[in-house]
Amino acid sequence: MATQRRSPDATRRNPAVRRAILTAALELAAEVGYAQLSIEGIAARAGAGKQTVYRWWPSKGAVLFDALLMLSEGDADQAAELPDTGDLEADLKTVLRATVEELNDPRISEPMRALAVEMLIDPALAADYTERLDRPVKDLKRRRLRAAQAAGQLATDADIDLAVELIWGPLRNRWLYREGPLTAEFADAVVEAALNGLRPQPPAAG
Amino acid sequence: MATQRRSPDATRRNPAVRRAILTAALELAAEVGYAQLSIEGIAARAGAGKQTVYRWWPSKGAVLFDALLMLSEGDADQAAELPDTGDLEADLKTVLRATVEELNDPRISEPMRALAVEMLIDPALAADYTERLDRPVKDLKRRRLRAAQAAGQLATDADIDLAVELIWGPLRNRWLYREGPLTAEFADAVVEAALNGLRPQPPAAG
Amino acid sequence: MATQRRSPDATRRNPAVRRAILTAALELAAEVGYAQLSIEGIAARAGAGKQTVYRWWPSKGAVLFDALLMLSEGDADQAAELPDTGDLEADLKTVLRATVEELNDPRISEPMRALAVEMLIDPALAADYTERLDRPVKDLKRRRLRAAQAAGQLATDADIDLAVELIWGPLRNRWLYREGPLTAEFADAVVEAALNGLRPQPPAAG
Amino acid sequence: MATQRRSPDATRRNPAVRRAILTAALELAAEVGYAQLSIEGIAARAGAGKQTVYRWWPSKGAVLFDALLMLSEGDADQAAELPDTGDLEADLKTVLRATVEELNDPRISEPMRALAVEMLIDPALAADYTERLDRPVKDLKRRRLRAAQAAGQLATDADIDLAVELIWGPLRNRWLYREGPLTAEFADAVVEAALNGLRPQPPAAG
DNA sequence: ATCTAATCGAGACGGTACGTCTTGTCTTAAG
DNA sequence: CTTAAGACAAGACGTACCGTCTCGATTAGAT
Repeated sequence: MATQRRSPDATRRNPAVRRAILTAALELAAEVGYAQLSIEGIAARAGAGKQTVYRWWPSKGAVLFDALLMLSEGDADQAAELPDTGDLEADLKTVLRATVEELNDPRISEPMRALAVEMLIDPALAADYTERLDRPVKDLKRRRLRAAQAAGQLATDADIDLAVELIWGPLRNRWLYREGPLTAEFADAVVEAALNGLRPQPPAAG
Repeated sequence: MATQRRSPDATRRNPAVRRAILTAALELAAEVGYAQLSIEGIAARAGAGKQTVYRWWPSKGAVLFDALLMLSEGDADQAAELPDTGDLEADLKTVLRATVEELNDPRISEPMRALAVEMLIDPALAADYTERLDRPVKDLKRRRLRAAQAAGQLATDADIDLAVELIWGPLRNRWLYREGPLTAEFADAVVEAALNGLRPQPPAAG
Repeated sequence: MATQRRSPDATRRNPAVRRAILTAALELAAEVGYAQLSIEGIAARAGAGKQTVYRWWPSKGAVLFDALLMLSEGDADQAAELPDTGDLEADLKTVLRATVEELNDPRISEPMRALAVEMLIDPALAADYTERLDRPVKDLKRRRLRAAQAAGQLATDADIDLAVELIWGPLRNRWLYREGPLTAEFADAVVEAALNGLRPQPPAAG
Repeated sequence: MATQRRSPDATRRNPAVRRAILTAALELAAEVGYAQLSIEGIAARAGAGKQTVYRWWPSKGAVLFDALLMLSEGDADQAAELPDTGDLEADLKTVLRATVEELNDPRISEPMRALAVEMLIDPALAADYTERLDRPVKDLKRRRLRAAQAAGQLATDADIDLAVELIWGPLRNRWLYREGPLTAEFADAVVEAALNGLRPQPPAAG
């Protein structure tokens, strides 16, 4: 009979243990890949008991998720907004080039791919991720695109969500599916193609 | 690791057993999801010995892959080419709407998502998939777009691979990440946006 | 990679589980015989995980060995010495008749035969058995025979180990090889023959 | 009883294959021990198909049994009778010393121990063995002892079977249980003790 | 200054699935 | 037919982790 699991008291939580577990998770994810990653192994490497992991996280995906959050919280310089110099194309290229940098860092990239995989499997984790990481970032993107719309740099009838997908999707896919190298040139080409479309361009009107 | 086993003699292979295993894999993938799918379970449902599965496939992902191939080989009417009526936009909408249909069928969709996940984890499987399923289809897409280019319906300097990504990527992502319903309207909107780009359209010149 | 298997902490061991496993082993050994006995089956019948068996015993023979030890430890009345009434022949007959009783009880006899077989195969097990079960008993036998020697009931130049073999060996063999029924009469006959030898007896002097 | 399979036609049997299988069985038994011996391995080493082994023998014990028979049939000089010089004690020592020689040869000893083990497990095999190997030899022993009885060298009321056990048992046990080295001295001591008994000997009457 | 309630490391436990091994039957192809 | 070769169903092997539970030993807040 399931004894009423008293929800753990977060105030008593030992932050050193938390850090040790998250660090171990990141390292192991990078070393052995997500499939071979195990809670047993994380606890062992962190010098923690298994129950300590299970007390605070429901799955190995959740551990990894928090680990990535810990990483990104290190960035105190997280922009509250995407840059807006008035030149949409230039701003987007700046942002995508920065993303390219990040995804080329295996310490971030490998655990992140692992997490992406887990989200495809675990809907609860996906919802959590969407809520806490994806949505805030997506809101930034939407805000920047709406500003561009207001400034006449984007079609007034453009579907903003679809626009986000056209601009950021190709980069994510090339990364996730390892379909090719992530370069600044690719980032630029995507921005240009998404903004201009694929049809022949009419001669610039003056 | 895997010592080079004497490669099994495929001519002796029992096709009925092969079919039973692939069918069992498809059914179980649809029923319990990829995570709970096990070679143990596949063998049991197929009435096969575990060794028979391990003899012919290196992983559960590989089984599922062959199972999907078996499904698609049932389609004798597989187009050797994408439709080309001369109207690129209409043709693309036709193709994407058909894809939408397919992805809304859980018997195809669920095992396919499972396979997509496994490919992210297993590079060998990903390479096999790319070689045998993805590349042929992608070649069809490229060929159709090059024809459009020749017909002046696509910019002469367009990167064909990037174009494929812009057109087909959003649909794949919405499906894989369950980011929203897959509808014919969405398919149409993607085609239009990809072809026209996101910038305000200049007044049609005549 | 093989992490050094830390020897399990015996203090944490659950005695109820231990008993369940040993009991299951005894029952199965009696039911299906040693060859068909499997660790898988023992764990299943005991309602225990396989790992729990493997954690504490290296082989099915070792399980059975402990099971028999458990049985014999139930005998709180285990004699610290063989009986010594001063009449060697009578005492030996008493002891061998008791052994006959025991070997005719299939609950003891069947697992014991199974263990005997395994010892022939597994030298480590044989050494363990000799150390923990056979030697103590053999020492009792030796002690009783030496007392008889001192009392002039045994030849002073008799090889005690050989004497043990002559007295107890025939019973063990008839049991192990199923060469005939184990009866009190047989026990008596063995004792007499071993003590008197096979040659014609000279007329009793006085 | 094994369902009566259509008994294979022994006249068509290929004797070279038979020899190859029996030789392989002997070699493997000596090399890896009985536990690790497998029909799979025997067939492989003999360059034979598994079915060929299964067609002619019901178990690996049966193969080994025939293999040992093949060995002993090589001895064309098999005595039809045990030596009878009129001196029982001397004759028995001769016979037991010869047995000691044989048991010290690992090419004979190892497969024989393996067979002994299997007989403990497999009653059908034990019956077959008793019928074809043990009984003929035991009859020789009995015959020699009865002759001694008639010659007044053995007590007239001695149980012949028990006598056989007292004389030959200790050697077999020391061998089977590896309880000590097999030497001519041990053989002699056994014969003397069995014949004379363990009690103090009365002074020889003239 | 104790008491109490939680965390924490440790690891036993019942399980599931793994990937390998052998068994004994069956099929194929060559002789 | 016999034979070598080997696919096949079945199931035991021993291993890795799973997620739950229990055990002392620290802690740290509340008395």
